[in-house]
Amino acid sequence: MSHTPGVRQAQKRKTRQALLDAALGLLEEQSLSSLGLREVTRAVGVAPTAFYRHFRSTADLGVALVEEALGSLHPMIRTTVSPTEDSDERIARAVELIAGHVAAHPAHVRFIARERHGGVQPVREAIREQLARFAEEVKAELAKDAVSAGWSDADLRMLAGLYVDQMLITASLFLEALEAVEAPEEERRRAARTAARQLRLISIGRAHWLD
Amino acid sequence: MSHTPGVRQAQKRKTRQALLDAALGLLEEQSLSSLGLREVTRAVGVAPTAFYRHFRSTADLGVALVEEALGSLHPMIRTTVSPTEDSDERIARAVELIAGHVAAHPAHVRFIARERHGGVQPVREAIREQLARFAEEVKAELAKDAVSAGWSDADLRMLAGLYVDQMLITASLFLEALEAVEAPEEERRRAARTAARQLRLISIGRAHWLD
DNA sequence: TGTACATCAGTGAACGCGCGTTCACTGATGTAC
DNA sequence: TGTACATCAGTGAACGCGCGTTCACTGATGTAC
Repeated sequence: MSHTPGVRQAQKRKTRQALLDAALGLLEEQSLSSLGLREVTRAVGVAPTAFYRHFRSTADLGVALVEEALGSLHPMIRTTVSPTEDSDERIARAVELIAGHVAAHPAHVRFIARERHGGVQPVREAIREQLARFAEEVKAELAKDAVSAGWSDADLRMLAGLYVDQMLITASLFLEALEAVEAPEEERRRAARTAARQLRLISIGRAHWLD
Repeated sequence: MSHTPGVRQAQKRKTRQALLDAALGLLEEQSLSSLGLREVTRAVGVAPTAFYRHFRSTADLGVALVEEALGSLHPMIRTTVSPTEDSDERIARAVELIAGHVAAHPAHVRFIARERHGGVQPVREAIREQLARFAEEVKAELAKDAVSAGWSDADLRMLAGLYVDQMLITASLFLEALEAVEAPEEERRRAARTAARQLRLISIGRAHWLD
């Protein structure tokens, strides 16, 4: 075993990931600005000082969590917005995609919703940057659509921003449904119907924008 | 002076308000879950134990701040949405009303944006309740409008929610513009234009909802 | 393959500090007569 | 109006506790020859 290179590196990655996972778990019930370094290491089972081998501070860890939560989402964005099928069909699929993501990664979604306007500046900035990238990508997809013919750059940007904000609102809605004490499944369906309606209204506004 | 009744009560109110004001100031750069009771009393210049004469905890103070920030906003909501003039004119007026509110009360707006999904459950709940009241009020105003003829209750509710969310998004946008290091006035105008466009798109979607 | 040295992830003791909460108190304000 | 007593907003000392950070360390892993 001592001949395999990278054993040390692999172990380090593992500890780092354990710190990220533990922090994400603790952040379900508090915000980053009150998260203690000792809390995190205690949850992992390492000495408090081990934290410094991986992150400068909890704010630094938060920035890493932003990357983990949003970095892998870009491919999904593209496929959601890309203009293919019937509008109502596409909306239903987009809403279900969001619902599925929230169900699969509730802690990540909560973290982003919470820290987007939270008390830690570098984390807010990291989220802002990722969402700006999303908006750029959505805009690029929208531009390909025939419906967008004749749209100004500013109008496309506005619509892309509206879609990104709506995506976050919908995700928050599903998260609240997940947390509902009674009848969470009914809450989930209600959230899906509301989200679909809102996207449909935006879609209609889009179709008549240049009237 | 000793004959005037309510001197003690007036002084108590004054101290309570000083605690609220100091907390709001401190919350510009941190979130409620990391706000310390001693920080607040230090900023006011009273003993830490005086805090308990007014609030059970910082969470309790947070709930009071929600009331302060949103409680007085209900009349404004009504007038903003009420169907009177030309649509573009009304949109421009609504956007400027929001911009004015953010400029007048930036700390309150930041507090609501931050704690809406923050780490303190009773405060989240208080904000949720106030926003639900807003949505109800907006829905009642929308129902009066001729454009809403034939709309289902669920559709009206959806649209009201969309407007309330959009109001918060716009307020956040203006807040970011205020914080911009360079050219905040240009940022403010950019935010106003984006917000107006988004409201216009929603307005168009609304007009063609039953097509 | 074996040896000697370098690296570095994780340790554990120690520190000074500010925290929330308790308690008995003080003295101005309020009330009853 | 004056007096005797009650109320209660704010005080100040004290407490135990967990925090972030420092430091010199250990011992497994990695590297050079």
